[in-house]
Amino acid sequence: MEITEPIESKNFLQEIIENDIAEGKHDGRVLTRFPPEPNGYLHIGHAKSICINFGLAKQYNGQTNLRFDDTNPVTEDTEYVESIKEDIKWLGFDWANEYYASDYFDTLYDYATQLIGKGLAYVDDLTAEQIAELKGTPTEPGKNSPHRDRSVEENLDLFRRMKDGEFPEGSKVLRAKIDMASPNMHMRDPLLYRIKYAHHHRTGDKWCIYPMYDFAHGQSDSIETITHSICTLEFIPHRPLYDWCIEKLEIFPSRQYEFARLNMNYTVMSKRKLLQLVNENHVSGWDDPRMPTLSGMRRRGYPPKSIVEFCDKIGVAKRENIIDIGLLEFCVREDLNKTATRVMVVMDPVKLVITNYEGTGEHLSAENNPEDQSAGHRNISFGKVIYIEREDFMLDPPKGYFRLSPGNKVRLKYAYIIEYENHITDSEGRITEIHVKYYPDSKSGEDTSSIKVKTALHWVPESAINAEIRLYDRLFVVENPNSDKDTDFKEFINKDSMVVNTRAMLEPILKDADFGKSYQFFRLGYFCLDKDSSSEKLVFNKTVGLKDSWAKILQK
RNA sequence: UGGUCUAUGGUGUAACGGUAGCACAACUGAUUUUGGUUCAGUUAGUUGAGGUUCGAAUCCUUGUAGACCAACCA
Repeated sequence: MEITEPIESKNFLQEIIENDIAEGKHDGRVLTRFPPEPNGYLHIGHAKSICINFGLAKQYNGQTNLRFDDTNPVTEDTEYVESIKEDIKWLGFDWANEYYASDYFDTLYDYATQLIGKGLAYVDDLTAEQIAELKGTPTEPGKNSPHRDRSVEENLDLFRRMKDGEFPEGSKVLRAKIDMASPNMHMRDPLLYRIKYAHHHRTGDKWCIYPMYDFAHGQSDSIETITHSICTLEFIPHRPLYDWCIEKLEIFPSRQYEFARLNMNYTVMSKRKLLQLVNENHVSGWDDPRMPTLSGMRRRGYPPKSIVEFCDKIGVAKRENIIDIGLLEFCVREDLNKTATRVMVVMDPVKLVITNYEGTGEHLSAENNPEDQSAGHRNISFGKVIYIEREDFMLDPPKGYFRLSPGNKVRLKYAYIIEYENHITDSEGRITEIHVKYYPDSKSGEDTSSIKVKTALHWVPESAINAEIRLYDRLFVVENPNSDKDTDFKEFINKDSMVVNTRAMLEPILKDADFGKSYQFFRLGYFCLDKDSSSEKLVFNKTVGLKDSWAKILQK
């Protein structure tokens, strides 16, 4: 018999790197970087970038720097620096060096003067509006600024005085002298430096001029001798400028490569929009469990491994994509199924009385995880009165209903087989008690009754405890909240994205639930303890539900 | 409409001139003390039109569609 090895397919970045290594480029060295701007929290899209940058380096015996792209002091803050570092570590990655673009401000200033010296940059006095006007449009060439041909000496002097704070904010900029007629808008004398009298989170008030992205990012890559600078597709038009700066400055030739960013349905991914959700209180914060942020997913109970697995499954390519959020949920379930401790919780309890049960103090042994025998067993107290899920009993069930109904016996998980006898209703006809008889010889593990049942129901004993359970659904009701240009994305927010259940009854052992641990509420889904819990009140988050094929049958 | 990038099942992603494969989703069935898990199987795809070639998802020509580019943002 022939055994065929599964073929490991490579993505285009792996091919590029393998070619570079084969050609002996940079002596086969691989150094990548993850360059977040500290102006927001990391989301699942950043996780893709993190996995690519750190993953590639790991795969090819290289390293990855963490570099904060902090060139705009107005929007940046150390709060974000801390959260970003925490999230990367949580995903399981370690950076070789922690750098900041602001570490290079002196070098960058020097680079700028070099460019001026070569006649390749000039100080422009035009206003932002005038510059925009002369820039032309994608279909029309731009026009030269009247200040374009200042002498090297004058430019050097003006630029130094910009640095020294002699000019008001917005009055002057430094621009590269390239080509105002270029079909690439980014090559039409791009801005290199602007004046900002703003306090920087690292350099304080040392500087009043700050480099633009295009004059900081590539140069930072070069200073660190990054070999593969991997970014998203929208930076493709910046690449000629990236290369231009390296060429004119004659510095280390880092190379930029672009991949398609992650998009996911039923959510938004732009930092600006996420910030709006937070600031306008549509969610409780950056770590709201409904947010696509890593801190939100952590709080929701998504294991970091499942996020890394997800990033691996979605692949890397240059084509626009919208990933089904169901794939992420699949990865979460796949991990949690193997690791989560099983417990019983009844979300919508109804009293069940076992009329022929006369035992007292009986304890039943329950398996903690059928997927992992080493997880062991625990005891649950059983009695004449217990609670089951209201939807697990029907007087007049539809075809295909396996659960308790007149004439349809079921097993109580870890306990006995029961059979319906009677029920009690209140004045509105709502069932308040279900009376059943049980088969003493059907005890779980020692069943000699030879009764066949179709399913086992979860239940809780009378000693069950109370908690608040937060059930989450997708944050938006449409697949792409950005699709309609005339409608604000917030119009599509799912009003029922969080539903709070306070009447649930939980197996008593959950009063000792641990933070950071996942539980499978039997037949319901995966849950975890929320940070809002206190000694008086437990709060659980629903991470994700179990696949529910009965719900699917009912839909038909 | 100037430039750039991209088009493979419902969604992603492979196949580098030689059998269109994998994952998720969907659907069957088996197993099951979770209508979960697991297992077996099914459905379903190369953007249109030409061309080169014994042979094209792949190369060429030409359409079409989508994305990105005119912040003193990154």
